[in-house]
Amino acid sequence: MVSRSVPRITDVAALAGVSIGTASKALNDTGQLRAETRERVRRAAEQLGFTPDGRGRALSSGRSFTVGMITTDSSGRFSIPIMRGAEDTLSAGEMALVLCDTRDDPLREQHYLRSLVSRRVDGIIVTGRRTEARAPIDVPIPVVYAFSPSTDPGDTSLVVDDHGGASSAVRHLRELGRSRLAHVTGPDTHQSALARAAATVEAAGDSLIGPPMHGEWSERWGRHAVDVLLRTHPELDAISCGSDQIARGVCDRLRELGRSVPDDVAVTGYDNWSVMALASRPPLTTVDLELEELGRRTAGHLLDAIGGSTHRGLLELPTRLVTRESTLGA
Amino acid sequence: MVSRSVPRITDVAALAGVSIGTASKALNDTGQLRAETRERVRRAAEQLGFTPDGRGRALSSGRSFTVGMITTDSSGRFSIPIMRGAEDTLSAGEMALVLCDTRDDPLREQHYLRSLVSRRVDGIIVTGRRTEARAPIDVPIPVVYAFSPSTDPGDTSLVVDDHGGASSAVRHLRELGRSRLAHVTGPDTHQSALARAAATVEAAGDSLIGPPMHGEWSERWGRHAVDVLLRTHPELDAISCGSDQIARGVCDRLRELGRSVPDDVAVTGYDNWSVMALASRPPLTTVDLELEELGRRTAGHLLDAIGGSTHRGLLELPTRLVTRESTLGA
DNA sequence: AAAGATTCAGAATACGTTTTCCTGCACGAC
DNA sequence: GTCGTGCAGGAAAACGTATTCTGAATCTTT
Repeated sequence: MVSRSVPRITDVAALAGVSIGTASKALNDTGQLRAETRERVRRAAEQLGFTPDGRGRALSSGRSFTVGMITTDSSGRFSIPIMRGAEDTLSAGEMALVLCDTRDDPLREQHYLRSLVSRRVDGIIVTGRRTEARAPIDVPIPVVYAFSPSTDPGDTSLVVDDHGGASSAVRHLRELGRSRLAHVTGPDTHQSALARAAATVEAAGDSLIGPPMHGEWSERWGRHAVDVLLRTHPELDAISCGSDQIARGVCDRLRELGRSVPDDVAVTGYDNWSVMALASRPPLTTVDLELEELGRRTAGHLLDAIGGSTHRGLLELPTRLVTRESTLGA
Repeated sequence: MVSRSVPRITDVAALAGVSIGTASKALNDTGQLRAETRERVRRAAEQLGFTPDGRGRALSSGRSFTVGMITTDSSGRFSIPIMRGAEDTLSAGEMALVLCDTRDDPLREQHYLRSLVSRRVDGIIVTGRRTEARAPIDVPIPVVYAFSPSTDPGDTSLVVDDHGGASSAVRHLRELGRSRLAHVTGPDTHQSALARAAATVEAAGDSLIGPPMHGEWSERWGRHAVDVLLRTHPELDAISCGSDQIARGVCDRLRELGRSVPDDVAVTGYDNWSVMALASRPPLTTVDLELEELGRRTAGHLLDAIGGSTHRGLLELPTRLVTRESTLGA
C-alpha cells in the first residue's frame, strides 16, 4: 500500500474525492470552500504525507520562496551571525537561504549573481566583512545590503552604528571615573577604524591623551601599542580598543608589565567576538554589534521589498555595550 | 526597444526564428541541429541576455540543481570550511547550496528537512560540530554525512582521520628528539578527544609520561594543565594538545613560568584554527583537518549519489601536519 | 413559488522549460 | 522512379501547482 514515489497534489485530490484545484485551495486557505471539505483534503494530505512540490509552486505562483545571500566574508566572522538572524526571519515565512561566498572575486560574484537571477530568487541580501560602502549589484530583483552598505543612497542598506558603539565604550569608561584615555585601533585605511576613532575623539574630549593609534587588527599590535603608550603616557588609566583582538593583546601586555586590568588600566574591546572577548584575561567589556538583529532586520526589509514596499536609504542599527571584568573588576 | 521583463526562451526562439524546442536543444547542446542553427540561437540568447528560468527547468528536468546542507554547527567553526569546499565542487556543476542551521534543535531540523524535501533538492549534506556519529535523517533523497558520520554504516559518511592526525603530531615530536611527552585534551565525553588520546598513547609508547589529561576545550584548561604537569613531571619536554585553544593556553602558561617554547618544551595543537594557531606565542605546530577538502570530497560523493552510483560506508580523510615555531623554534 | 443572491467546487489555463515523438526533406541505393 | 535511410527541426506532452473563470446547487427574498 506504499505509494511508489512522493505523493503529488493529484493523489491528495483523488483520495479526498475532489479536483486538484479544490485541493490546492484547501491546502492554501484560499478560495471558497466548505470547512468540511477543507478538513477532508487536509486529512488526505496528512495521511499521504504530502508536501507541495516547491518547483511547481514556484513556477505557478511566480515566487521561488528563496532568497540569496552574497557575501565576501569567507571567514564567516560577520556573515554567519547575520545569516542566522536572516534565517530566523525568513524561515518563519518558509523561505530558504542560498549562500554564495564570493571570496572577494568579482568573477565569482558575477557567476553567483547570474545563478541567483536564473533561479529567480525572490530577493538578495548582500553583505561583506568591511563597513566600507560597496558598488551596488545590478539585478532586476529586490536587494538589501547589510553591514557593507551600497554606494547608491537609493538602495536599502542596514549598517551598524559605529559612532554610537565607540561613544558608548568611552562613556562607560568616563562614568567609571577614568580620565586619561588612549584609543588603539585598526588601519586608517579601514572605514570602521576611522569611524570608531572619530567617535572616540568626540566622546572623550579632553580625556583623550594623544591621537588614536592605528595599526593592524591583531593582538600583536595591541601588545606593541601598550609598549609605546606606557613609554609616552605612563599615567593613562584606560584604553579603548577598536577590536577585541587588539584589546586582548593590550590586556596581555599590560599584565606582563605588571599593570592590573582594570584596577590600573581599564580596557574595552569592540565586536564581542566571544572567542576573543571571553578568552581574554580578564574577559573584555566590549561593544556587541548585534549582528543577528541586523540579519533579522535586513531580512525583514527584504521581505517588505519583495512585498512591494521599499524603505530606501541607509539605516543605522544600535550596538550594545557588554560589560565584563576588563572594566568592572572581579 | 527594451523588453519589459526578463526574456523567456520564447523570445529567444522568436528572435532566432526557430521553435522553442529547437531553442532549448541549441542552448543545451542536445538533439540534432545544424551548427549554424545552434550558433544563431546562441547569439539570440546572448543578445537578449537570456538566462533560463530555473523553476521551469527544475520542473521539467526533474532536478532542482540545488543541494541542502544541514548543520548543527552554529558557530560555523567547522561547517564553514566544509561548506566552502562543497561550494567549490557544486558550483562547477551549476548547483546551489541552501544552508540550514538547526542549532541543535530537533524541531528545527525537522522543519528544515521538510522544507528541503518540499523543494525537491537533489541531495543533502549533513554535518555538525562533533565527530560523534549521529542519527541518520530519513528522506527519499541522496544524503552524505560529513565530519559527523551517520550511525548507519549503510549510509555514506566522510570523516577526518583523528587517529592519523594525532599520531602525526606525536611522530613529529619524537623525530625532534622529544621523549617525555604529555597529552592534554578535551572532555572524555567527546569522541574526538578520546580518539586523539588513544592514538597519542599508541604512537608515543614509552615516551608518554602519565595518562592523557581530559578537561575543557579551553585556554584556561591548557594553562591549568601546565601547572599540574610541571608539579608532577617537571622533566617533560613536549606537550601534544587536543586543540589549538588548549595549546595556546599551554604556551601562555609555560612562558609565564619561564619555560621556553619550544626550547624547553615543544607544543603541538590540533585543528589549525588560524585565530588560535597564529595568534599563539609562539605560533602553533598543529594538525590541519583539511576541512575544505572534506567538503569537496563530500560534494563529489553527493554528486555521484545523485548520478546513481553510491559509495556506501565510512571514509576517513587524511589530515595534514602544519609545522610552526611551537616545535621548530624561530 | 419564482427570481435573484450566494456558496461551493470543478474545468481550464498559465507558469517556462525539457523531452519525446513525429514530420518533412534530401540523399543514396536499387 | 521507388524505396529506405538519416538528418534537421517542429508540435505537443509533461512536470506540479495556483488561479481564474464558470456553472450548478442552495439559500434568501418578495
